[in-house]
Amino acid sequence: MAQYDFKKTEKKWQNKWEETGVFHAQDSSDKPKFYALVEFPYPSGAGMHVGHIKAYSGLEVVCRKRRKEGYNVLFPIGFDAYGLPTENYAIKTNTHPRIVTDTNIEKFTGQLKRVGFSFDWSRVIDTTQEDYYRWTQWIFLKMFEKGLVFRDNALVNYCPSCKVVLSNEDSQGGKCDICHSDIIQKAKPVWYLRITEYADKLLEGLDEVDYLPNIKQQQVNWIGRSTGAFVNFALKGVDEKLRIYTTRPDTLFGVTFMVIAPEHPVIEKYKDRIANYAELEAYKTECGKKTEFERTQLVNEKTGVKIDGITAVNPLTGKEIPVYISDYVMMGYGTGAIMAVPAHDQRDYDFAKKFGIEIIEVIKGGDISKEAYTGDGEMVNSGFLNGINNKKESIEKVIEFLEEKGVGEKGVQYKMKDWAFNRQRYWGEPIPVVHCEHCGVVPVPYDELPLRLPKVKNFEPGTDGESPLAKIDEFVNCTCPKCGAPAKRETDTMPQWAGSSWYFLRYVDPHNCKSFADYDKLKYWMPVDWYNGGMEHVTRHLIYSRFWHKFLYDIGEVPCAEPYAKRTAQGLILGPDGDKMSKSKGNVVDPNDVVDSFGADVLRTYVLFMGDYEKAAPWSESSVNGCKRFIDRVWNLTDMVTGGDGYSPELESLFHKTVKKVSSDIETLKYNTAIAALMTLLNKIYEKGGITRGELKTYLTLLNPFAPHVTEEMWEINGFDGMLATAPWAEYDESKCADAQIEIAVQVNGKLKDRITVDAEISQEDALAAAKELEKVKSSVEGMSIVKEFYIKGKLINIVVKPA
RNA sequence: GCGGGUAUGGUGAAACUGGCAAACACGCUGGAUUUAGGAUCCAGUGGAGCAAUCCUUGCAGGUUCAAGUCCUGUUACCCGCACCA
Repeated sequence: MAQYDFKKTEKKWQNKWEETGVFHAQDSSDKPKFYALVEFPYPSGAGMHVGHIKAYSGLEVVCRKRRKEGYNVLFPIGFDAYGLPTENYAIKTNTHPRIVTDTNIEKFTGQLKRVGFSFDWSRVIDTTQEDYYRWTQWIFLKMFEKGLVFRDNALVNYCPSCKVVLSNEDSQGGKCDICHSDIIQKAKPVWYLRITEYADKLLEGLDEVDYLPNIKQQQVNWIGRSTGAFVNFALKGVDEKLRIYTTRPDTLFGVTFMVIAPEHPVIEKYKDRIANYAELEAYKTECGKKTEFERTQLVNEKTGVKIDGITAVNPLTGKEIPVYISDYVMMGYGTGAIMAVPAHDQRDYDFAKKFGIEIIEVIKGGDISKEAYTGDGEMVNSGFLNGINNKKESIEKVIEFLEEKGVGEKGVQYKMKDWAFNRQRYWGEPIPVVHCEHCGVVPVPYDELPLRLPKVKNFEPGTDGESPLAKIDEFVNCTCPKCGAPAKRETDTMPQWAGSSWYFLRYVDPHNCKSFADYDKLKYWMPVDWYNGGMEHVTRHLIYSRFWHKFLYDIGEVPCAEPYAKRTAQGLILGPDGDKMSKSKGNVVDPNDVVDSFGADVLRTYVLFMGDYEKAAPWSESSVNGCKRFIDRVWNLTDMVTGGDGYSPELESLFHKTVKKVSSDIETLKYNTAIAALMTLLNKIYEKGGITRGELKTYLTLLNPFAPHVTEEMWEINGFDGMLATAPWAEYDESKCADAQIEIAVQVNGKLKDRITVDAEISQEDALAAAKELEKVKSSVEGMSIVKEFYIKGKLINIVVKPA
């Protein structure tokens, strides 16, 4: 047979699949549904890299199998196209972001189609199109209506290089997620989405979904729920309470000072009473200069200043205690103030040592002359708690006491903060609200959506982080929808994460112009049965989109509480040098190059064969070549067809076993061993030197999800019915998976001596007797007495002996 | 510091509820064919040893007839969060 011409063949079948629409999902069907979702790509200028291909290939294989199993499969794709990288590139090259985006989407589409993914291309979405972002704005307005949107003038994470306000999620580690500059804190008007309102629901919802355990754990940590108490400490001489949050109310008797954040408003309020106000101001300025990195990483020494003029009173003991400011207390968590218990908290301990503050032990068990003791033990020096040995009990008693006296109560805190939702940039969804002098903030009426992003020539941000939209008078000036007076539009846009927070709903009904999706269609398709994507999205996109979906559920717009029934994650593909692929390192592998020189089937097979799907693995050109060899050897099977429709006796059980293994491996992300099993089977076929038509049919079916082009071509050449893409999946018979003759190991004292081939159903007695006939066993047992004998069916025999 | 994970040949990796460690592939060595090979095919390939045999799953113990797998301790690396009160 001629050399396999993958270029011609792959193009041929890609055209055929498109013409026949075999991969289009049906909106009404008697078949069971299967909705598989992959994270839609951000169409960057660099094009796709092979990591995208790996991310999509996993569920691609599952979907191709599901269709064969008789499911109505929805496997959509789209583009998450709003965002800063495009805008920055547009500014750099002086090209409009619309054009950049269209060009990139075209490039990505071409790349995806060349790989032969079985996406439903009739449902493609682009988050920057009016008929899409109209609904993004619609959901925002619904949230506004329900009080989940609020505006605050707050200290925000600000990237001086991108000139943009960032969420906590986008500024992890004190670095801008986009350009990696150091983040500074800046006061700005910020739009927030009240995601914290959904903290408990997001937490509880995890119980009903099937996510990988580490994904769940990361979300739990991110939400960071803790329970404790709020306690009000009276300030001496003024009518003011300093409110704190603590998870350890049981240590309240050990409080010897308090610390508040440098930005705490109480300082400003009692400015006149504070003798060293200037010193506090200087300290605060000093802290503001520190980068997040210095604040969190260089923690070797505590700093702070005692407030001269404010003294607090411990509500339990009535004792007067000093108040300090220090940057180890954050304004953004809890109340921005803490009660300090140096004996039982290491940070407080360090601070107390430095400032010579009293340390009172209230829990026995440690040595507080050396370090803080954070363990459990008997309460001492603690009034009514003395003698209690149980942490839970003492916490309950204190809270009961606080509530009785009205100086505190039980409380819950979350590490998760509300979602800073505006960006001072051009390439995003305009936030649909109007600022009116008389009415305040007024939402744009629903029937005026979409609020279009104006087409402008100059889309660079202002020097002080002003949105480019602020310069466009036709956009800014409008009338108030409520009172009709002249008003101004909000000029900030939504963050990149907005469009992706609900895209999985739009796929269900992508062309609907009356609602974001028809409810009945949502009822049929939702939830997503299986969602695969990267670990890097676990605390951002995955939380955000669950939040939006839960909100839509609460207002009756979607039929289920959780959007994704199952979530898995693929591992990165590293560069050939073992480093993370990046443009700057020049180690990026372009899928187009691989398709050009090896073909799409080889690329698809390799990305799944290269290792554990969930683990990172480096790209290896020579291993790609191994997959090329494999596909070519498969192609040559056509020359080896010798028999009829059944399995040959020599290969029958191996075929049944392979069908079983490939079928189950595909379901558990073990694509590498599924392919290995197909390679083993191929080797056996070559050893035998022939293949029956029935065997070929099964082989092509099993390989089809991985290498759809070559198998489809061979299916046609060998005259099998219809298109392989729609042919049924292979079945196996459990009873035929077992071989009649099996080889078992024979051990003496756990050491391998020999192997024997026996009848699979041989009795223990016969197996042992046969084993004892072996020369190597005889010599090892000679002169010894047999203590015990083990026979593990089909596996091994172990004879335990000791000197006679 | 907290949370999660990983450790097996020269390399990527297999190994179901404890049961023959290294499947499958890459690479390497030798051979065949070839003007040539980054092509193809065949054979070999964990380590030591002429051999019988012995050793081998980060390290140290333990349980067991039997441990990569279970238990205790320990080291290194990776990921996420982080003065979170």
